[in-house]
Amino acid sequence: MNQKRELLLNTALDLFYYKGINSIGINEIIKVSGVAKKTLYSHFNGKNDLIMAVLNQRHQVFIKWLEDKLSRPGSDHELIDCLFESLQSWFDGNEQALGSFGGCFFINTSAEFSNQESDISHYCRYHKEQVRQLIQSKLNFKSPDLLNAICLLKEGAITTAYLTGESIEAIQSSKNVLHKIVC
Amino acid sequence: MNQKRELLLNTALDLFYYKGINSIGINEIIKVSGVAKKTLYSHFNGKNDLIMAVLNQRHQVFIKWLEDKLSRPGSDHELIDCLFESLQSWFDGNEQALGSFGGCFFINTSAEFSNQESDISHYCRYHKEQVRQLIQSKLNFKSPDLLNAICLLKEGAITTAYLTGESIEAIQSSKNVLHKIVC
DNA sequence: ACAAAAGTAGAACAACTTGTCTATCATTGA
DNA sequence: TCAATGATAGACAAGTTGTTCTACTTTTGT
Repeated sequence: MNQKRELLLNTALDLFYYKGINSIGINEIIKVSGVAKKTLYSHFNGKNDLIMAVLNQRHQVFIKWLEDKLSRPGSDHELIDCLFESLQSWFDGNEQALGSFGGCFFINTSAEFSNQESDISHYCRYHKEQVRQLIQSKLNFKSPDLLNAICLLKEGAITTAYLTGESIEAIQSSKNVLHKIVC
Repeated sequence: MNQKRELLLNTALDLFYYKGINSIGINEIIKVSGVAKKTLYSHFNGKNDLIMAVLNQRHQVFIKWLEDKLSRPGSDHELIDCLFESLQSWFDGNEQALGSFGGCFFINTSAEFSNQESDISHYCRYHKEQVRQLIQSKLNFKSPDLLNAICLLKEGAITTAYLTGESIEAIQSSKNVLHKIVC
């Protein structure tokens, strides 16, 4: 019973993430997953409901991945290196948990749904807040500038890597710059 | 003759930028602009052609705006302040040339068209390159780290401002951090 | 003044969208 | 064993999409 639900969730995430939510119809999801349309509508109230569930699924996976990555480092210097090297590894498609890189799912989704008051936009904002809080909790040097810089450079690196494909230089510069801020 | 073309272009840009390209159909564009459907298809080969023309239009406007903003400052410190204060002003909707803020049109568009080999994605990449080159040409201190940091923080600030709505803190931190890099 | 060009409104079309519904088959728990 | 549950394929309604086309009117250059 829940196997079908998970299958639908994973298939939808794959299709939505790599091809865009508006470009993927219900029919494609059921065709790729091999699940009947009626089964989909018995698990989800509609496409919007499915999108929300997919966002939640991705959020759980991403946060778990990030928590795991940031659990080891001790000093802030190590944390910064660890964070940006993990991002680099993600961009290069070497992070199994996240799948091959297709940008930030939440940024992409937010760009597709321009209505800032929709449930979807709200969830994208929530995700970014959670990521920020996670990074903050791992920092020893509690400086707003440092936290802001880390989050902005991270965001910039993700969108730049997605848009241009290149990222090594950006990651290295981010690390260099941030090391200068840590007292 | 060209009046209709420009009217279509400006109407399409407005609708595409604030509501997303995939969410806006040809019928909406002709309804809002008041131009006949056949006239649209006499000026543009199809929706894709219109999108490319709109991207080009926005690119011209944005580059001209940025060139104007960055023409005054002398030192790199002034350049950094000027750039990020201009961004802040854009986010706040105080830059007439750019209209009210709806994120970066090229990032948003790139997120909607996931096929990285399409004409549309290529143009988005081209725009970002041009912006980077413009900033580079204005910098006295030719440091790759400085240029990368400026571009990444700028990108991060735009997407963060679009997603969360807040930006003042991010802009201030960006300036603080960058001033530490300039020798 | 008049022919050519450029505009108009909107019908038609094929291909798609989400969502509902019918009818049949398989699994399973008591 | 047998009723209940869950899944299946696919037709269907109602709507939207991009695009083409016809028939008519306005603008424009000479």
